Amino acid sequence: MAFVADREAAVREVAQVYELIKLQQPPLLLHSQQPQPSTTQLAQSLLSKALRTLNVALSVMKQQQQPAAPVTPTSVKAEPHQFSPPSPASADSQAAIVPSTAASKRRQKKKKVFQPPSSIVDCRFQWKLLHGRSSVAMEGKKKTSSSWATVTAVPYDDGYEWRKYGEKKINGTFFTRSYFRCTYKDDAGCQATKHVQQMDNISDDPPMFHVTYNNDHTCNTSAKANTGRSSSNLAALLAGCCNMKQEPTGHAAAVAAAMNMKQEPPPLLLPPLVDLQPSACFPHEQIPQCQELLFPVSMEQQFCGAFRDDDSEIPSATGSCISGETSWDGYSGDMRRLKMTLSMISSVSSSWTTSTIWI
DNA sequence: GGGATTTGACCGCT
DNA sequence: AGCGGTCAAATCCC
Repeated sequence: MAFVADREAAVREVAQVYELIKLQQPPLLLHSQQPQPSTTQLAQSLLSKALRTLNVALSVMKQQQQPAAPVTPTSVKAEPHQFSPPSPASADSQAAIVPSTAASKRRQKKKKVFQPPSSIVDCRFQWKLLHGRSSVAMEGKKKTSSSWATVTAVPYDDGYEWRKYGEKKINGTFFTRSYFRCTYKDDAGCQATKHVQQMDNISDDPPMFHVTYNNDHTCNTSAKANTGRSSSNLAALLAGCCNMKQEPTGHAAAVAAAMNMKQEPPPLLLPPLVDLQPSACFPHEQIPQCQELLFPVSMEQQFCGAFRDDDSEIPSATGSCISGETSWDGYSGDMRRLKMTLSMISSVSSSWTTSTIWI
């Protein structure tokens, strides 16, 4: 119960800071406009990033507070540009899907289960955005199924059981792509598949993985694994994720760790804040069209980016990133509050490095 | 020995 | 023809 109270207080606090920045952004930028244009740019950039990150934090907090609103797969297919994650509840309505490939007839295999790494932690950040391409355009062969992609640095169990059925070197990529299908494809005719591709930016730490899901699960096997996880709250996230660090055991282990990613992200909340339009959320930017522009970057990176034109200095914490109060005279009180709030947020930022793209 | 993964071959699409 | 996705025999692992 205390958890809930603390969480709600945290949400209120972050929301207040968000509104605070929104309100004070214009006068602040006006103040710092004349003498030093670079300072103005810095302030602009910082405020923009602060708004976005607070928005993210609110979304995560709210997501932990409320169960996922059921969204039917129909909306995915009818309105591909609308954010609408599949859900186990919706899977029942699609149980009549019939395996269509001739090749599937040849297969007579027994049930096998992919064993996820023991370090799996269900902490995630889901990011939604519009995507200009349909699954048909992306996949070619998938003409009637929903498709969505996730970028993550955090391995966790997505509640489903997968069996790897292939691996391929894809043109223009450094790492191989691994292919997985639902373990219960044979038993339940579940057509869900996914493939995991480590992103080429080898300087990423931790490595990032692009996971593309195809087809909704119709096997109804996720409930057991998801029970308890979906109700996890921010406190649990704080307790469970802060120390989680991916084991650098090589590509194979990394891919294996990334394979069981959450497949049923609840919709992001806070409609006025996460409205996917060039609004206060992205006041100086277009809506990102590729995942690299969003996460994965830690909040520390987001806030520090504006200070790192030459990579000469990497602030060690979010707090230090916003320590330039000298040019923000008159806002020190509010900025102190913002700083405190962001410090709180940054404490869990390392685990909020997953984004989701619905296509 | 049974189950999971690997890997080369195959298939369909562009 | 090239590419991505899938199959299934071979191999690995517990």
